[in-house]
Order: sequence, then structure tokens, then C-alpha cells
Amino acid sequence: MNKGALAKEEIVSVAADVIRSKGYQSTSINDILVSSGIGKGKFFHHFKTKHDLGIAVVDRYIDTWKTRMIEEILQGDFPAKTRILHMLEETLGSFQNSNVKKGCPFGNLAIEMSEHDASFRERIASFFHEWAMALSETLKDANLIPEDRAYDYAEHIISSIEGAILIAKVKQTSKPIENTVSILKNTLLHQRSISHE
Amino acid sequence: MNKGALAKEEIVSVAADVIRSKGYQSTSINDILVSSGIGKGKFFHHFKTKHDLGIAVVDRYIDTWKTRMIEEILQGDFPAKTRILHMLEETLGSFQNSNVKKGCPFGNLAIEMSEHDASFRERIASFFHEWAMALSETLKDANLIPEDRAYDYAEHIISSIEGAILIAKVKQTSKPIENTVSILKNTLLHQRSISHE
Amino acid sequence: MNKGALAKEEIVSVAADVIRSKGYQSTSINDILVSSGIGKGKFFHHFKTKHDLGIAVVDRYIDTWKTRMIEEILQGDFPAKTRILHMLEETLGSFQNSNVKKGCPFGNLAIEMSEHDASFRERIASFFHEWAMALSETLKDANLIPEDRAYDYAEHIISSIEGAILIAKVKQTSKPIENTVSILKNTLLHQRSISHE
Amino acid sequence: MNKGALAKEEIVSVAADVIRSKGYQSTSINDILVSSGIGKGKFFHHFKTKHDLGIAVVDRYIDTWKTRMIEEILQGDFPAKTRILHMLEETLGSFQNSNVKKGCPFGNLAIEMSEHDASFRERIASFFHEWAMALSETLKDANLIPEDRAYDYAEHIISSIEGAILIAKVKQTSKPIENTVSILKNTLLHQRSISHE
DNA sequence: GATGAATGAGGATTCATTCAT
DNA sequence: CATGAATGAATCCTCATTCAT
Repeated sequence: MNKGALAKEEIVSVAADVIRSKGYQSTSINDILVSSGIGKGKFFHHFKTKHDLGIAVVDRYIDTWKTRMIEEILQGDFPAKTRILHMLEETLGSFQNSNVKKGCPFGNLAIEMSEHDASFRERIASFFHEWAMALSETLKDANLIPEDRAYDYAEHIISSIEGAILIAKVKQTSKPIENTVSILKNTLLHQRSISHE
Repeated sequence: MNKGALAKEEIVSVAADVIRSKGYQSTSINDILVSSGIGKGKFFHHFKTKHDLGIAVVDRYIDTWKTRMIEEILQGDFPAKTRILHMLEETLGSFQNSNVKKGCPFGNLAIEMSEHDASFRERIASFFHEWAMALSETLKDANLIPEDRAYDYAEHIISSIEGAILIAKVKQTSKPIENTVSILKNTLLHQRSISHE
Repeated sequence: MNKGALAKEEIVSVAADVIRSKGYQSTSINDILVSSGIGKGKFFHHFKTKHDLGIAVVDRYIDTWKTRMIEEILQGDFPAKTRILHMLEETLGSFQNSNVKKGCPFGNLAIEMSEHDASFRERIASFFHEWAMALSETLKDANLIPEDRAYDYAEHIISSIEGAILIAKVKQTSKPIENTVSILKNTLLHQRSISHE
Repeated sequence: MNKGALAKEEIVSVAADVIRSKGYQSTSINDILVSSGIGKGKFFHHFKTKHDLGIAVVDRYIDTWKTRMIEEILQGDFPAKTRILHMLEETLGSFQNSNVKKGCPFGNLAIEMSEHDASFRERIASFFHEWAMALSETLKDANLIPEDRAYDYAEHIISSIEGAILIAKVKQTSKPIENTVSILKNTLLHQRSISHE
């Protein structure tokens, strides 16, 4: 059936992989043509520019992670504490093996593209915001953090994770991620609450 | 007198700025020629390749930060707790205003180059290791962390900072850095020690 | 119709001329663009590298000469002695006028490229071998040379011709070629056989 | 003592080697600086241009071979036939081992430079002429060739040798040279005289 | 005389994009 | 819709030569 549409999704899927590994700017359209076995004509039929493809790839990353991290895990049916643990474990599981070297699709593009292109930056910023909002709600549900500090604390957890993935990438070992996840779990769950200052 | 050496240092200095803003791969040699007002011949007289320049820039970043963060602050003469506070405040101060958008020179290159080039990756990994070692010693001096957890905790602090700088870059506000610094201070200093698990 | 293929052949044809005159390394891609009136994009669409073009040019030389010298002349329908005479006359005819200065396409590249690039060298060596094989058969057919000396003698005839073309090139006169052809004819045909030693 | 002059000779000597292997145009001045351990200033003090060096190298080749081949061997004190044999054996000896791949300094430059530069071409043409003249005299002394054919025959011998060195270079074996030398010896010495046509 | 820094034209190649079919 | 040929600006780099010291 909808062969054109399928083909387009396929290109985005292949491109998402390549761009995660090589970065957006270092990925040439030719790289994608070779990886997906299509011709130039077809490519430019589906995407007016390379930039269009880039945005499609980012949107795809966001769709995937929003569904997995936010909708399925953070807004799922388990008790709030459990949901937070799930999120941390899901993170840990996503960055093992070859994925350690590839790093986080959002973190990678955040750093590579923020200064170059507003449409990348805004999408990624907005994704991080949505994530922090969802985590913030869960933290409140779990009664772990006072309401007025929940968003800040959620953002800190997320940025800690991004930082750990960054260090893991440059060290080529998932140890820093395990380390951060373990410290976050510890801090969050073995204390009555985090309230000072 | 030492005109040649000066000239080379100047190029590295200009390039360090440009590369921090645009990234290594997106910075063309021409960008550097224009920014520094020199000719191609002069450039390639001092640097055999663009890669050579990149390495010189990384080495310069490392020199600067090692001196400031490690030697002057973490290994300085103040009490251990004070030194840690200084490090956090120095971090905060370094990423205000236009520097928020530029991000961390190490984090930027870690993400951009780790998969492309081992000589960048290794230098940066080794810098993060040295930083974590120095911070680890200070944490032990301050009696804040049990000895066997000190390195892991130090690495977590550093990766939290890197993650905060990343989020700040994509959000174009230093708020996430202030946030993380404040949480780190809080966790570190207002509790007897961090020992559970 | 087959416009693409034609275009590629045209480039090879123009390049064959330019390279024969200027040598492979001294011929810039720009030289070829100017001579053939095409743009850089078109060139690199057809040839991945300059080296690719070089190989295409060598293969074209080989095709042409194999057809003319080996298939049409040495393996033709005339008596063996006549075929050898034809070969010598064809050689003579090919290096008159402006062609004296250009020299032999194979000899030129043999000397220029043998030390630089195995793929050029091997192709040319194999062409000379095939030529010597075909001439060797013809010498045997003509009963001019004892079987066990035929290949060596064929190779000597061919190398004499190459040497004569070389001297003709540096002297800018076809006299050395005429001279060598006449001596070869004489030695081959006016003696019962060449058998001594 | 004459340190400047010595240095210059050294540069020419090093350059002669490099140019014989890589060709004149493919040899960069930097190649020569590296091989001889001198600086740019010194080089351009001795040679106004790269071309100047090239000419010095050719003149050096010519000096060496004229002394060896013409003065010592062809115009030496042995009987004429012996002198010719010596010349052939000297040739054979000069192109063994690594020298097979390097080819003949004159043949190499003849082919590479004849179309590009008259001053190279003329020097080499004149060297080949002097060699042919000397060989011609020796052939006459030996009563092997009628007077009016002696120069032509000498030139044919020389061009045969050059051609054999060329084929040897592309085949990377000295066999073609041995082969040609043996055939030349045979033709020259085992027949009363070469007179027909 | 000697040094090596500086020059800038020219080299091969890549790239996103357009266009004729 | 789809193809792949064509475009030409831009990229990294090399080179012979000049120049200030």
C-alpha cells in the first residue's frame, strides 16, 4: 500500500541511526543514500533539503522517547517511586554496549546544533522540558520533593543523566551511567525527603 | 623577539574561540584565517593539518582548566570544603552570558569528536579523569564521602555539571547550572555524609 | 539516447589526449575540465577520483592497441612474415608528426607511474606481455625464430620499438623509429633464421 | 674548507637519487629538504628555482655517465669489440636489484620532461647523441658495421637498451635487459658483419 | 650567507541541491 | 513520482617562491 510513505519512514529510520553515530553535519546525504539504497531523486522528493530530514529525525527521536519515557513509564500505572526507578533503569538499559559510544541522540544534537540552528534547538529544549515536567509530577506524586522544588530537581536528575551519558561516551564505558543512576536512586529513595537550603 | 611562537599561540587562541562556538568540524580553516587575519600559508606553516590545530586547541583548553580548576582551586590552600565550594562557584561563573550558549569546550568536543577521532577522545577522557581524581582527593580531605566511594562520587559531580551545561546550552539560560550547583552544594554540605546504599 | 555513457567516453577520450601529452601527474583535473568544457561536478559524478580516470584512460589505450596491433594485425589473415611487417609499419605510421613529441602512451605511463602506483604498472606490464605473446606466436608461425627463443625475441623487438620512440621523443624527430624499424626488418627478414649462441 | 660548494654538491647528490625514484615533478622541494636535512633558506641560496636544481641534477647524471660509459669504456684502451662488450655488461650491472625499479635517469627524464621543458630535453638529447657518436666510432673501429650505417646502428643499440630498461621497470625484473644485451651481443659478434638491406 | 616564517595560487575532492528526462 | 546527471561553491591541503631578520 502506501509505498511512498513507508519509504519515507524507512529513510528517516536509517538516517536516525547514521546521524546518532556520526552527527548531523558529518552525515552527508550520500551516506544516507548508501545506507538506505535509494537514489538522489527519491530523497529530494521526500525531503526538500537536508535540514528537512534532520528535523524529521529529531521529531522521530522525540516521538519514540516521549512514548517510552514519558507516556509508558512516568505516566504509567505503577506507584510513583516505582515509576522513577523504572525510568532510571530504562535509561541504564538504553546505553549499554554499542550505544555507550553513540551517546544520547538528544544530547548529541543539543550540543552539535544549538548554536547553528534554532529549529533543532527549540525542539530539543522543548523535549527536555516535557520530560522534566513529567518527572516533576512523578516526584510530587511520590512525595519525595517539596512542590516548589520539584521541577528544578527533575531537571537536575535529567541533566545528571545527560552528563553521565556524555562522560560514558568519551570514556567508552557505561560505568559513569551506572554510577550516576545508583547515586540518584540512593539520594532519592533512602532519604525521607530532600528539603534543605 | 619570539614572534613566531607568539603567532602560533595567537592562532590557537582565536581557533579555540571559534571552535568552541561552531564545533571542530563546522569550523573551516577559512573561518580561522578570516578571524585571525592570516593567510593559508602561515596557517599551514604552523599546523601540518586541521587536525593538528584541533589537538593544539584541546591541549590549550586542558592547560587552562587544569591550572584553574585543579591546581589553583582543588589543590589550593583553603580548607577542603571551601575548595569544593570554590570549584562550584567558579563553574557557575564560567558559564554566564554568552558562554551559556557556547557550552563547555570539553563537553562539546567530547560529544562531537569521540566517535570520529581517538586523539581528541583520549585527551578529553584523560582530562575528565584528572579532574575527578583531584576532586576525589578533596572530597576525602573534607571527610564528606567514604574513601571507597570518593572517585565515583567525584565523577558524578563532574558529569552533573557537564549535563547541566548541556541543558543550559540548549535552553539558552544558565538556570540549569545554577540549579545543579545549588543542589550539589546542598547535598554535599548540609548532610553529615553521603554513605548509604 | 545513451547520453550519459557517451559523455563519460568523451571525457576519457579528451583525457587520453591530454595525459599522453602532459603525463598523468602533470595533468590537473582542471586541464581536463577546460579541454572538455565540462564542470567539476560532472567530472566527479563519472569518476570517483583522478586515479579512476587515469585507469579508465589506460584501459582505453589498451583496448585500442590490442584491437589494432594484436587482433587485427598480428592475429590477422595474412602470412606470418607479412603480419610482422605490418606491425612494424603500423608502428612507424603511428609516431609521425605531432605524435613523435607525445611519445608512446604505454611507455610514457610505464616510466611515470611504475614506481608510484601498482594499478597502472600492472595494467601496462600485462599489455606488454600480451603483445609479446602474440608477436611470439607470429614469429613461430613465420619460422623465423626457434620456439624456445620466440618470446624473448618478441620482447626484445617490442622493447626496441619502445626505446626508439623514447629517443625520438627526446630528439623530436621520427628518425630513430624509422631506423629501428628498418634494422628490425633487415635482421628478421633477410636472414635465414636467428639461431646462433 | 669550501663548505658552501660541498653543501651544494650534497644537495644535488641527494636530489639526484630522489628524482630518479620519484620523477622531477613529483619531487617537491620539501622532499629534498627532508632527505638532505637542510633548510629552505639554504636551498634557495644555492638554487634560484627548482628548475635550477633539476638542471644541476641532469648535468650531474650526464657527467657521471659520460665519464663511465664514454670516456672510460668506449674510449678506453681495450680492443674495440671488447669495449662494446664492456659497455653492454656495464649497462647490465647498473640495472640490477633496486635500480630496475628506478629505471634509467635519462630515459625517465626524457619521457617526463621532453614536452614540458626544452632545457631538460636538449641536455638529454645531446647526451644520447654523444653516446651514439662514441659508440659509432667504436663500431667502426671494430669493423662490425659499414661506416655509413655506424651512427644509425649505434643509436639503435642505445635505444634498444633504453627500451629494455623501460620494460624492465614496468615488469619489475631485469630479465628484459639481460635478454636484450644477450641478443645484441649475439647479433654484433657472431656475424661477420651487418650489412644487408 | 643563512634561517624559517609567510605568501597565495592551484591541487583534488565533497557536498547539498537542481534539472532534464 | 522517480531517476541520476550536472552544478559550482567550499573544503582541506601542497607548493614553489619571497622576505624580514
